[in-house]
Amino acid sequence: MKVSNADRVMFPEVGVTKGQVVSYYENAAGLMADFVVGRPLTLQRFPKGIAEKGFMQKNVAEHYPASIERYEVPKNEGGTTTYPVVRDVNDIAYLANQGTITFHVWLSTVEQPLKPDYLVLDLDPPEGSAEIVRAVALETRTVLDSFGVESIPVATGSKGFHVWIPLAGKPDFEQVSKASQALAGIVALKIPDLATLEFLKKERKGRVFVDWLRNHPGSTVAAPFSLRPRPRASLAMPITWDELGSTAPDAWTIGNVEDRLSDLPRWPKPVVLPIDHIVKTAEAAGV
DNA sequence: GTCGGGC
DNA sequence: GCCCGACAACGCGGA
DNA sequence: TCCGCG
Ligand SMILES: [Mn+2]
Ligand SMILES: [Mn+2]
Repeated sequence: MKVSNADRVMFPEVGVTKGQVVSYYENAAGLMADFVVGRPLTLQRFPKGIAEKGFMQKNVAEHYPASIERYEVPKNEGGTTTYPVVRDVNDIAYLANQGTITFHVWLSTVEQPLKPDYLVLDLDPPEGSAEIVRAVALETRTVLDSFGVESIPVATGSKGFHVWIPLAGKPDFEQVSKASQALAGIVALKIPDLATLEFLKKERKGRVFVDWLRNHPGSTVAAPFSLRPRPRASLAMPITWDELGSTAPDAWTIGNVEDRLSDLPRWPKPVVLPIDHIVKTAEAAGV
C-alpha cells in the first residue's frame, strides 16, 4: 500500500507516523475482518494527526475505490446516508491512509441489517477509576455465565472495556436490545454503588455506565483492533477474563502490540441468547 | 485527504 | 502549478 | 425543539 505523507506524525506524544498507522492496519486487517467486512462503517478520521480536530464520517467519499461497497440507508427526516462497506480487507489500509484512526462498526451486516450477530455491553467509567470498571466487568461476566452465555472482554484503548457476545440463531435487534437492557439492569441492581444505567453523566455519580444502547440498528462500536485517538496510540484489544485484572483499558498500543497479534485469546462460539429467561429474570428482580 | 476555484 | 478554504454524522430520549 | 451522549 502506497502511503501519502508517510512521515507525518499522527500521534505526537509517542511520535507515531502515518506510515506506522497504515502498516499496523495492514498487519491487523485479517484479524479485523470478522468485525469490519460486510458492515457499514463510520470512520473517525484525523488527517492532520490527533492533535488537530478530527471528524466522524458516515458517507463514503466519491473517490473511494469501487472495491468499497456503497450501502444506502434512509435517514429519519428525509435523504439517505451512503455508508462505505469493506469487502476486501486490503481496503482497511486504504482507509487508514485516508486518515482513519478508528473504525466504528455496526453489530449487524448489510446482508441482515436488523439481525445483529454480536451483542456488546459497553462499560463507560467515570474519569479515572480502573478498578471500578474491572469490578463491573467481572460482575457482567458472572451475570452472563448464569445464563450460560460466553463472553469476551475487549480493552477499548480508551477508558473502559467492552464485553462482546457472539450471537447464534439470528435474533433481531428488538429482542437483542431488550436482552441487553435486561442484562445491564441486572448488573446495576447487583452492584448499585458501582454500576448504573443512567445516561446523563451528572446522574452517574462516580458509577460505571453499563451502556446497552449500542445494541440498536445503526448504532456503532469501535471495532476490535482499531486504534483510538489517544495520546499513547492505544487500541482496542480482546483479552481473556484472566487478563482483565492486570490489563488497563489502554494497555495495548501500536508500540507494544506486534507479538500479541499472533497470540490472541480464543473468541467464544456464538450462542443462542435465552432472551425470555433473561428478560423475565430482570423483571422478577425489579429492574 | 481531496477537491475546486482564484491567481 | 500553487495555495487556500470547504468539507468530511446522526439517532435517540428526556428536559 | 434543544441538548447530552456515544
Ligand atoms: Mn465505551
Ligand atoms: Mn458508551
